[in-house]
Amino acid sequence: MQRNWIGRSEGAWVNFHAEYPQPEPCRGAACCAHPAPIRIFTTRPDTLWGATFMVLAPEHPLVDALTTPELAQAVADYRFQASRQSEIERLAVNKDKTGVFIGAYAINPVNGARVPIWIADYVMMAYGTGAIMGVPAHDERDFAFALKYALPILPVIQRTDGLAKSYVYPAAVRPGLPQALAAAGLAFEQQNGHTFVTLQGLDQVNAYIDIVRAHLLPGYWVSIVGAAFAFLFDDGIMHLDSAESDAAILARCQTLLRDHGLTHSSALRARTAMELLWTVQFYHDALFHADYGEMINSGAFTGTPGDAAGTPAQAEYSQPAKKKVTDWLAERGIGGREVTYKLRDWLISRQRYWGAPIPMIYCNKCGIVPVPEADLPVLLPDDAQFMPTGESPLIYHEGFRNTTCPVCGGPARRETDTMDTFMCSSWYHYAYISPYYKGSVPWDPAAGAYWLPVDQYTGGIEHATMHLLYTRFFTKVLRDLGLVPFDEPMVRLFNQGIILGEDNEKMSKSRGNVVNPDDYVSTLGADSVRAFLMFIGPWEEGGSWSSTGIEGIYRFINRVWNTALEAPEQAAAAPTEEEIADLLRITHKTITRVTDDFERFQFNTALAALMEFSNALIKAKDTAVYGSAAWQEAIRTMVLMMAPIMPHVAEELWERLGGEYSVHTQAWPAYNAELAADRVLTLVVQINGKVRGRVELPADVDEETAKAAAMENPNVLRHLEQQQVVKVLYVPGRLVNIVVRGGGSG
RNA sequence: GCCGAAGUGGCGGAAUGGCAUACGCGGUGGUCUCAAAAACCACUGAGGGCAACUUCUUGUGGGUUCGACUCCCACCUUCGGCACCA
Repeated sequence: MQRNWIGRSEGAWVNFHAEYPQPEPCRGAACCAHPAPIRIFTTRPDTLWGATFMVLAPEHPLVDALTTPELAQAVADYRFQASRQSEIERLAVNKDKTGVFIGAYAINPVNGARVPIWIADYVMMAYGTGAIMGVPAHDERDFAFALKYALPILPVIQRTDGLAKSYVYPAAVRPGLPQALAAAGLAFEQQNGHTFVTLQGLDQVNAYIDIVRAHLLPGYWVSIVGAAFAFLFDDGIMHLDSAESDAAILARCQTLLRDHGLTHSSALRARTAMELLWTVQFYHDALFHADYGEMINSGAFTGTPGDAAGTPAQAEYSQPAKKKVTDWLAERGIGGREVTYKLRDWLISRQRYWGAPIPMIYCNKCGIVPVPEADLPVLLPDDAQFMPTGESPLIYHEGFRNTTCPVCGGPARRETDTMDTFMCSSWYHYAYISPYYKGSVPWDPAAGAYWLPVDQYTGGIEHATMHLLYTRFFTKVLRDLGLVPFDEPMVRLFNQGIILGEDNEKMSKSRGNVVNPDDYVSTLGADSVRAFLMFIGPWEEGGSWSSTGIEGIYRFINRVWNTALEAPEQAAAAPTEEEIADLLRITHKTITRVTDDFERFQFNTALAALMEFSNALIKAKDTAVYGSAAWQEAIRTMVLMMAPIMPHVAEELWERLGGEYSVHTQAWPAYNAELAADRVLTLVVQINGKVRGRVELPADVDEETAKAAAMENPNVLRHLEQQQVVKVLYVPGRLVNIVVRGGGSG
């Protein structure tokens, strides 16, 4: 997610020189903005030959200088509209592309083509250079824009799927076309005499061209799109490979339409060859693609392969065409490699009240002056007036705004923009180490060495991109400054899930499924609520609330209470050694399980282990072990392990059992592997992976004995009849798997 | 569209490549009670069988393996986040 947020894009910058509308005598670089080239960023330099227009963001600084006087008003109107649109946060999701021509032209540096310059709000000033080249044949947005505003669309990259399509008008050909297509093995469909052909690869395209030319009637044409863009006429083929051919094709087709008296055809309204093709619904998915294919119609670069098969996707400039063109641009000084990031620095300068003030002062005499360290921190005023102006209330707070210049003592004003709250939350964990530390560095280095980096971060997934991304950046800066010796602020991250309502939906007032924990705290106790939240499911996944589920936890707590405090009715005899060993075994097995689960944040299974332990204790209570030293250890261990989950009940039980205050400061129970070890184990016996029996054996059984015992199991023997044993596998402590092959009777 | 997480009984869920369904909820039967609730005990994936036992089952389809909920490939569905990013 963070990778996506940072949005690293590898591409190229390219300079386009503009023809300015009013060529004034220019006195050189220091004179004016006019000679500045328009710099664009693209991830597809290999499509440069297909750039048929340019688009600048409406706020682009060169717009004013480039706009012709006749279009100045239209441009100003559009810019005003665009600026209002960003205010309503671009509500429309897939809105129509809009834009206006500003009257100026730029020169495509690779082929000298003169391309119009537009402004459009689909280009954003904040990303890249705020200017793009429009390559409509290979960029979805540019395609939509060009189609709408009749800009030429020229394919310069071959499709990688080889798809080509052709539509044939019924009257355009003489009879026999379907038969000829079928004979050549070409795929097509017919509807009411209209023929829809789908081709694969250039060989099929060429075969198809021959067939069509043999059947085409004078005065008609047939088009092919996709792997090839060609228009077949009775006297030849025209390829859509330049702005000139675009115009020529369009003119010829429309003349033919008029000759046939089709004055109402939508094709007559088409302003480009591509728009003419767009009138055929069947063509829509073949007119545009963004593949890394071989370069076509690209001068000397035509034929350069696009994708390099077998190259790891992470490799820089792994597409040969992209690399070759970029290097060529760099050699000629008109472009070069560039990496761009989506992530914007919007932590500083926000026009709102909440956030740390930026400690800067504007003085008419001294310029921008930092607030002296002794006067830090600059605090927000308590009495700011919030008014519906859309601006920060700090602007209108005279007491805050007006100050004196720390350099000259004259009247000055404070910066009224603030920093985003992420600015503070990105490093508070460093500040918290020693909040009142006074020294030349931000925190006590000794305390930092002890506490940092943070061992465990717990938070919601909603912080995965913003907060966690910024805090990582802060830490990398602190590292570069030599303040911390590590790279990442937190050693381990854990996102807790969301607890849903009883109906498996997110809790919300409108759904009426909000659970108020206080209701349950007052009846079942805070420990029940806390424990149930931990028991619902994996901590990172959250889960659904259940009003009956929490009663199960309440019952569990009661059972433990009764087990620990109430004596059984019958007086106990002396326990056997085996009974004691059994109790100690389950005690120590539970210690490992619960300890491991806590370390992995698997609270639900830790609780399940405690429940199993409790069930075992309830059974043991009716035996002679009750009251023995092992029993005391088991009960105390139970209470100690409950403490993090049910702190109040655990404290109360601990005291009643004679423990020293507090249970929460006791050492965690120690695990003894010897006591936890099984004396007897149950081996599963499988035949070809299917369980056919179980054998109980001493824990220290050797492989041969185990295999032999497995083979003697009655049910196993039954399944071995008529079978040939191929192999016997032994997994110590777990199972024996007998691999057999069907024999005899079969 | 892109990124991320997840699909297992009636429900929430458990399982270092080795007994699928632990634990809890719900359900059924029982004990206690005049009765009910609570508590306690037993059973509880589906099909077949009197039973021993057996077949099927972890979203779908393939693969690796003696053995796959778990690993690999393709797909489907759900949820969360981002989205005109050139």
